[in-house]
Amino acid sequence: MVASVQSRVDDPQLIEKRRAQIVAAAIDLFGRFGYHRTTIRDIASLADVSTGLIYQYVRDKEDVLLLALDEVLNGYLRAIPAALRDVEDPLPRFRAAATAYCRVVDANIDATVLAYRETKSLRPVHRELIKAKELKTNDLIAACIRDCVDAGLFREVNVELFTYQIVMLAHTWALKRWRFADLMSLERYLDDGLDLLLDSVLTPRGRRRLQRQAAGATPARAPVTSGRSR
Amino acid sequence: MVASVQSRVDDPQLIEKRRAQIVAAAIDLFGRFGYHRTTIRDIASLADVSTGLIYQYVRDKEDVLLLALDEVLNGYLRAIPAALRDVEDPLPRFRAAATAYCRVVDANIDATVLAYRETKSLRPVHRELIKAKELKTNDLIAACIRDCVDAGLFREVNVELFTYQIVMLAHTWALKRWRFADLMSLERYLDDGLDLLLDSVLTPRGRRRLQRQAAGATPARAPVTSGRSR
Amino acid sequence: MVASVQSRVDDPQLIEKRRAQIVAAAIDLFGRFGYHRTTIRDIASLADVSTGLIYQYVRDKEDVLLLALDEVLNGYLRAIPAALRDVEDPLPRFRAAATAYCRVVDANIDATVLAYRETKSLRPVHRELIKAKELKTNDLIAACIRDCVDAGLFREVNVELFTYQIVMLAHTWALKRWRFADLMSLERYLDDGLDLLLDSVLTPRGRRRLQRQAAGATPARAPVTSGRSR
Amino acid sequence: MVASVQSRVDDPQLIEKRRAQIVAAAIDLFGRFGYHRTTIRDIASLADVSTGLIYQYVRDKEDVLLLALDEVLNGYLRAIPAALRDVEDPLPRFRAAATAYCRVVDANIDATVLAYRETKSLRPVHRELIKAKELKTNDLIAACIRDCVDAGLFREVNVELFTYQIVMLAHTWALKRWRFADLMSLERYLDDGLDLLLDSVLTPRGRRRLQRQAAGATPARAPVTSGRSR
DNA sequence: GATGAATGAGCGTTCATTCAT
DNA sequence: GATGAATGAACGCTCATTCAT
Repeated sequence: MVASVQSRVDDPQLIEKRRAQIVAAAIDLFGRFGYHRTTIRDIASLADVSTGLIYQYVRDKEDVLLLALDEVLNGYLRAIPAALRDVEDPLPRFRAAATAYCRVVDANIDATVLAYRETKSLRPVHRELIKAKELKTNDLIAACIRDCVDAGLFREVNVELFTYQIVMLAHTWALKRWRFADLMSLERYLDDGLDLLLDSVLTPRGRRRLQRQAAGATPARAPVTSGRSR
Repeated sequence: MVASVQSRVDDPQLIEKRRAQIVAAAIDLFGRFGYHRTTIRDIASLADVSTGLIYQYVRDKEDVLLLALDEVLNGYLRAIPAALRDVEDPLPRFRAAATAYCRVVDANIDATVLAYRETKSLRPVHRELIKAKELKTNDLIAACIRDCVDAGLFREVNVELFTYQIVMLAHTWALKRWRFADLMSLERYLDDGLDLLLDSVLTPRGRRRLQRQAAGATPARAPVTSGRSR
Repeated sequence: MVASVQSRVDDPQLIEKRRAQIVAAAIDLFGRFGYHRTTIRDIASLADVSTGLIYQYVRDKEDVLLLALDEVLNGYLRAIPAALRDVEDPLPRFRAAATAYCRVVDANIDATVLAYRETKSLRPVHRELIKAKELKTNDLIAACIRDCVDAGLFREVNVELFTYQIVMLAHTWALKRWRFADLMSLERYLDDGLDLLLDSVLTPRGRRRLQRQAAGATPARAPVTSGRSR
Repeated sequence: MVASVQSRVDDPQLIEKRRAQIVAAAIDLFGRFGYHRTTIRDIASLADVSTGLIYQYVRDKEDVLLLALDEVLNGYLRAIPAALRDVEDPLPRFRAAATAYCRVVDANIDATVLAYRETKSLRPVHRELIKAKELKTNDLIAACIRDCVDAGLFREVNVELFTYQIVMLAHTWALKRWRFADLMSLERYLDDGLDLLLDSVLTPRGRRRLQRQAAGATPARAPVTSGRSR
């Protein structure tokens, strides 16, 4: 819940419920038509409430956008820890994090693009909130990367930059989906993309570990670097 | 010039001149405030023409957006060949293309972000025109990649995917500038980013060639893979 | 209590109590912000009740305005008889009435101005009720004037017109307070104003009586007409 | 013209013309229904223009109110000098000023009441402009009073207070018209009211002068103080 | 060709009022 | 009797677009 959005209604449960209704409709419409083309009436209508009701839970339309973007990022924030829950080893954890990110982006492509399109439509204060939440998500991935580095599986990379490589791998799938949809499946995109990126950061030890795990876990899959002979 | 945008004025030179005026103002304002927040009056005022004049060279506001986005992409399309003019060798050509792309993006950050934000505000027909032009730009880079592959300097990569890695390297600089501006310079970003990506595609031969060229061109710089021993 | 305002609640004592709560808040807010700028929520909030409750004691917002204006006029209607209680002589009674009116107006300036601003916001039927109550207040003063005339202290003035001179003396203090506040005190305003008006209606007998009373009551004060020699 | 109201149109003549249209409609409607009940659409419709046009000559609805109130006061400001043009003697000048004021108020009763009702609806800055203009009008009357004092026709009165007696004489006719309309004609109201007020300020010399002039100008009229013997 | 005043549909927002609890 | 969440009509205002000059 975004503390900075005020409500005229007191009951927290009701706020939760109503905002969820409103935000779900907003994400859908903003995602399809954009923030400016979507009217409050559209949102109210899709959420099956009156226009006036929205203004009991939100101060203005921009607040709805903030809640919507916040919810989108919360989705990411929830998906990654869930995917890491039972994974212990650094390398699989990293892969799980990256994969989970890509999958949740894929499951919410419009919402992801929405974040790119409309973050600038937020007031500066709200924009900062969203940026902070994005960094929080990035940190989940960065932590996995750091674990791999600490375990000697990754070389001493620029963690921030490499994190963004992963992030952008996921986002690009959404941003350029109009292109990739014709070229390959998400699975293929994910595998190829991750392999490419991993290849430049794995230490020899990391490389060996990866091959062993890949062989054990999914014997059908050729090892990442199998195509390369050195 | 975009053929699909109709004008009420006949003289092609005048059209060229007036549209240039309008589009320059539009790119500036759209970039700073977004498409929807910018009014036709704003554009007219900045371009030093009357609102009515704009509608003599364009059918509606969306046409202005199309022309603006088209001009932004044209800028990319002009920058890359210019950077390749005197470079013959495949590897330097690739690097020159990637570098030029990043630089032109850096020089037009608002415009680049604009393309991400507002392409969806175009009518489908116009959206396709812009996508096509983006692909045309990508092709310039893809050609360089293919040359490197053909020359045995790159392994047989997924050209399309690798092209997008380069494209997104450039775009990410614009899209996440709010983050990177604090972390590193464009030079550093470019070098680190390109090295990372190159590292995963260079063949041993490409790697040697690169080291030799780097040694010759900028002896002060350590070779890309210096930290790794294989 | 205003008979024409209907309530959904039966208990008269409760009606009395709740309406007093509501009206006190309404007079305050209407006086400060005007009728239209004040919302039912504002009133409910200041009166520490729910918005719904108001509609149990009143049919609509305009009813609240009627009750508020009625209460303001009631204040006048109570103040004047109270000030006359122990005064027997016609001339002091007149002065007491006029003084009391000015003082109650001064003590409720916002409310007085409110009556001027918003009586027209009432439905015609309600407007008439308020006008009738204003006349009832005027009658208290007119009666004092008539007593003075009957006692030969005032000449045969146009009672209605002279009454309004007194009324407007009081109201002008409220209506033009922004000007008078800088120029003089209420005491000064009252004395100067009353003297001016008395001067034109006192008979020679009234004038002598006044001088005698003024000398007896407040010897420090120069007689009203001291400055004039005839 | 009110300098503080901005317009999107440049041509001063057009501004003059359009604002006159708008303001005439606004004064009519504000006077009849009040500021808040009157919508911009109402004004546009009565002025025979589109709603959008109004916003080319005014920034918001409150600006229209300012222009309307300003125009009302301008009417007063024009009427008084016009009435004084050919009158030289101080006493007739004073009477002409007071009479002209009452007549212009009578001719614009709704507008006068409007000023009382809605001045508080202005933003503080604009409120001050209106108050300043009211004082300017008062000064026209105050000057006449001062001339009479200087000529020894009036005693040394509190000019400010006496001015407001005149002003309120005029305004009361508008504010309490619902009462006076039944009781007397404007002529009667004016004569009685002015006589009452004059009676308390005339010096013996002024009184003689007045009687002489009244006898010469309107022999049919009994002198002001004929009913009183001193 | 160029101007910019005029149009009016459409949107965000408010708030008096209702009614289920 | 009391609550306060919900409603939706209505208003102020914007701005893309037109068209007389």
